[in-house]
Amino acid sequence: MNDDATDHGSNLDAILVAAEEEFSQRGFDGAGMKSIAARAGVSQALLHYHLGTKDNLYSEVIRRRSDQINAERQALLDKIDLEAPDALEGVIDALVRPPFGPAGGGRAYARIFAGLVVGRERDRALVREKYDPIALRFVEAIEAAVEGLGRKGAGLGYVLTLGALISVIARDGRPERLMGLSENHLMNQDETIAAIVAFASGGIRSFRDGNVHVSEKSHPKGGST
Amino acid sequence: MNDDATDHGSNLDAILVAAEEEFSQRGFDGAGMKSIAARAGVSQALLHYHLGTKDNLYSEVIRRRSDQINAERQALLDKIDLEAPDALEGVIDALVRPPFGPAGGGRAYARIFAGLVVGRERDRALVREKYDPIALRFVEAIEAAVEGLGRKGAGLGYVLTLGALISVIARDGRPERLMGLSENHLMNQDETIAAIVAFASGGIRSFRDGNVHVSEKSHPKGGST
DNA sequence: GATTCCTGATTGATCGGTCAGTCAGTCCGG
DNA sequence: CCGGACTGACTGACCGATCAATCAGGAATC
Repeated sequence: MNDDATDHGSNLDAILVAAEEEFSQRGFDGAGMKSIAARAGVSQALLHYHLGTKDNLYSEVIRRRSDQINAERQALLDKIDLEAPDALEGVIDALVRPPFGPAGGGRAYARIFAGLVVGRERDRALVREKYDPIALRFVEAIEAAVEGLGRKGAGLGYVLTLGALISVIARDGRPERLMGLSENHLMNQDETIAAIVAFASGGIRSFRDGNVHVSEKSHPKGGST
Repeated sequence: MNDDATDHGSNLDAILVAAEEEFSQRGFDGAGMKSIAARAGVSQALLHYHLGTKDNLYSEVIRRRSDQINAERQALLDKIDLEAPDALEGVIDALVRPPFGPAGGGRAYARIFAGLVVGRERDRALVREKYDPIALRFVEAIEAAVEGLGRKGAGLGYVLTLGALISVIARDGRPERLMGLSENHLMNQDETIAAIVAFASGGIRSFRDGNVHVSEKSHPKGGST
């Protein structure tokens, strides 16, 4: 019946919201079905009725958000003129902005998202399934936006950019702590996004100057640089 | 089977090695004291005898590696002439190289290390305790190495650089997958380090050009696109 | 009355942690 | 050289708690 991302009157949505919070705060193994049920105000058995297993509940939580985030990413990416001189900045912005916005689901999913990137096998499979397809499109866009970059530089740039993104999306406090700012003087969202865009763009452009060598030619055993 | 650099007859070291592997593969909550004991070839009770609680075992595993990594980082940092034009590259290299080397303990600890950066409360406390002090020294070094960067740009640069680092340290396969490389053609260590250094240095230098605004004085311009 | 939604009660497994006690040395007075 | 006291390393058996998952059945809706 309902393959859509969001609700109808049932408790299903409340369960997914509660599960998102629980997984965010305690991780997959730390989360408890009982605890999620309590958060949602339903019985534990209802979780199994709707979602089956804990694994499937986790997948469903991630699917909802990744669908929204990737749709917004794709929409932003489609608007970019890859011939423009600041095309790279636009591509990076399209990549990093959606997770901060309403599609990203706020702080709760942000931490799950960050965990996915450095996660164990279960998370890896989910990333491959939910995020890799659009990741490849961004890699191609980065390659097209920067002359003389090449596929390897673009792929590497994508991965490093995503790492930079999660380092600020997952952690409250540490960036500000290291920057010497007071507790109640947090970076706002636009400033954060702008900083990541500048950092990643600058980093990727530096690859043009022959800084990235991924032993390309033939020999299976790479020589040291 | 597992001979580590530090070994003195007792089973304590075998326990720490086994725990490192277990935590790396399953995370803190996913790891089991029984499973760790089995890996180490000792009884579960011995873990509690030597280490007390699971929390303490975890801390001990991290302390061993962080001590080595940070000592090596500090040593490399001390050699750098901050007045040199490529001082920034040297600082970044000193920051990212040790986790890849023998002090980093190989793949096993690498994943734990990555998890720390995006981790939950327990991990946060460990990072504050074991990594923040030297992190501050690197922030200062970055600030000193790049003229006109400022403390905020340096702090932000540090955090984003660390994010970039963990994105490649934690994940096998995805970088190569997105770069269009075959499975058995992985990036080697020196190439990886060189790429991160180039990326981070380029990114941080781009902050000089007024790309980083952390609302303190004046008001930032809108950072969109 | 069939279908969907939902729950209380309960399952067996596994969790981290505890405890009494074994075993191999070591130290010491004689 | 002797034994007994003492210690640190180590184990098997076991604890209560908690885990995800199951199931029979109640309540509501069509």
